[in-house]
Amino acid sequence: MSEPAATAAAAEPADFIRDIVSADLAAGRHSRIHTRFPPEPNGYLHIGHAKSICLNFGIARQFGGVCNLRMDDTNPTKEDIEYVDSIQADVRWLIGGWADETLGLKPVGARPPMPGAPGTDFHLPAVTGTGPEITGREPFFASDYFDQLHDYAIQLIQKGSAYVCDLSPEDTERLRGSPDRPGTDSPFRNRSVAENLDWFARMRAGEFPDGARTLRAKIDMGSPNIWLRDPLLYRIRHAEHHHTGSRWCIYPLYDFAHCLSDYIEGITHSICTLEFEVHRPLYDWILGQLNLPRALPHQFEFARLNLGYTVMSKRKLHQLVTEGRVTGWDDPRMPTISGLRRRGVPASAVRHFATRIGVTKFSGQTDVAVLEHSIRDELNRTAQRRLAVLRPLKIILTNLGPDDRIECEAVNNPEDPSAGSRRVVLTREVFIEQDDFMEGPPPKYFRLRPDGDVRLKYACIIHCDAVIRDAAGKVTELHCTADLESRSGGANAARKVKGTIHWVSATESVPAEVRLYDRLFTEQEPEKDGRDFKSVLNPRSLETVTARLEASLAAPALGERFQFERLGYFWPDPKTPSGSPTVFLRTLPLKDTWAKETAKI
RNA sequence: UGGCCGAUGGUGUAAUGGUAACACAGGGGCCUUUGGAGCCCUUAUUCAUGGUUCGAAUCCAUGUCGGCCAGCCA
Repeated sequence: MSEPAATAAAAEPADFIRDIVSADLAAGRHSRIHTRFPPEPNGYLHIGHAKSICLNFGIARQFGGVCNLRMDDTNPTKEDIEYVDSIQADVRWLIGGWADETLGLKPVGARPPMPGAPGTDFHLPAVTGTGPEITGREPFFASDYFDQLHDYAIQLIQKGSAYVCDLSPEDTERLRGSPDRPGTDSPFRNRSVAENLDWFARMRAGEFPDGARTLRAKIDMGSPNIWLRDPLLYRIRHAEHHHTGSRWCIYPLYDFAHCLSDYIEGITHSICTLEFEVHRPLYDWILGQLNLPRALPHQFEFARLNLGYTVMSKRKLHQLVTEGRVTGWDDPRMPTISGLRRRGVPASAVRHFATRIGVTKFSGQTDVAVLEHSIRDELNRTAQRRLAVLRPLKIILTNLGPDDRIECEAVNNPEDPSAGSRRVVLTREVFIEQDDFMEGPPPKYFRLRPDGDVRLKYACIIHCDAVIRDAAGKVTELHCTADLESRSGGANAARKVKGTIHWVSATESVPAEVRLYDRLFTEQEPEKDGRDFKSVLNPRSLETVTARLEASLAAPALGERFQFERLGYFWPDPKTPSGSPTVFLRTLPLKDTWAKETAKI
């Protein structure tokens, strides 16, 4: 009976935030749990956001609560509808099949009640569920609360806790002081309530240009916490907003909008990253100033994800895109959610990764091997095996006739017997990987060599009789003899050879473009010691080859993932234009013990 | 030279005053028609110094090192 709960608990180990949530529930501080994921729509989501998504939706899922998806869109000059759309797609993909039921949305166009009588409480509850009616829903938008936020600002002015300041941006900065030196009161700090109300109304009416005036909280210019030195609440921006159009020319700042957005949506636990820790006193101050009737949300901070061999900031990722270092936000080399998705990384692998790395307040750097292990772990269990040769070397099996077709049974997935098997055809001419033949090989090289033996997987053992070269001395083909009795079920089936390699028939295989992706950066810490991250971009992060694939791969279904045996995990590029030949992308190579062995020398 | 927050094997985390453990990475072995997967073994850890305590990774003090904060960004 308690089985599902126990399973969930096992899948999502406790962390300090879940401990707090449990304790809050146990102490009756909340009767239900409501989190939120609040990205600003100014870029694509990356794997660091994935950690936050898994945390927020994971908590909602584990405690039977809801997690609102909210656009934190209070800065019209940086945001765009393109990002609103991509964020929704990425979140839905990541939580799909796992936490869909906890996704808090709202009916399209729904907004909190219009400001009315004094004491009006603004509340916009979430709608959840996965039924067909979901088409009538959309994410929450902080910009939907501009009326309410404006109303709260007036309440603050009325109780003498906020004032309109005429200082220029430069003077505001100067009077703020520095971390080790207190600030100075603004000369406009002690205006009367009536005066402030009037100036604020005129700000809203559009009487002043950008930057001319601000609304500031009246807290303490001497505070050691800079965010308590009369922080700005509203600024003037005569700019079109992607969601509210031209209705406003004043926009709230993050600190003012965020805590109140949380309150309006009934959020209980507002989970964010460490850099907001110093803002928490302001978060609590604003909520505490207003006479809010419902339970207040509380902010908790955890360490953002840092991952080796990549950068993790929207600004830097943006730069890679706009400078053409990658093909777009969804380039398979990008650490974006859309990049991972296009590369073929399953959402479950990303989630698994997120739970493995844990949640703490320590900012360290996670080894990319942990991510790669999560991906391989998932794909090893689920991907169908296929034979493909990336860099073909032709072999003539001289004891086979030109019309001989030897059908061999190939297992689809040794990890999953129910995946069944298929037939691959051995013919007189086959391709093997160039790397799988070597003249004068080093010790412990198990593959084909002159006068050596190797097994063609699922087929038979072959012996290399002759090496054919072109005028330049380059090996162009091999002449081999096939021991057909070494096939499965044959008299020599039990014959042992050191190596088994993959292959395809030269006449019954198809050519295809395959893109081999590698890490985007050559350094584990691209920005170590202040280095420019673009100076350590990996010049070989993408290599394109024309491979030969076994015939069954001629028309693959989009979305199907494969392991090309001994090579790695691949899938058809979901962006292949319809009608054009399938391009395969490498999600991740297999672990390569031989490469590690040779690297030691 | 201000404030806030941190510090446990190489990396990330657990142990919530009572035997320091897990995963990844590394090393060795077994097995193998994937040098994959799997299985077994193994190396390696509490920042420092004091204090409290029968007992400290855990509590306290001081120090050291690291992260964050001076956008009309979020």
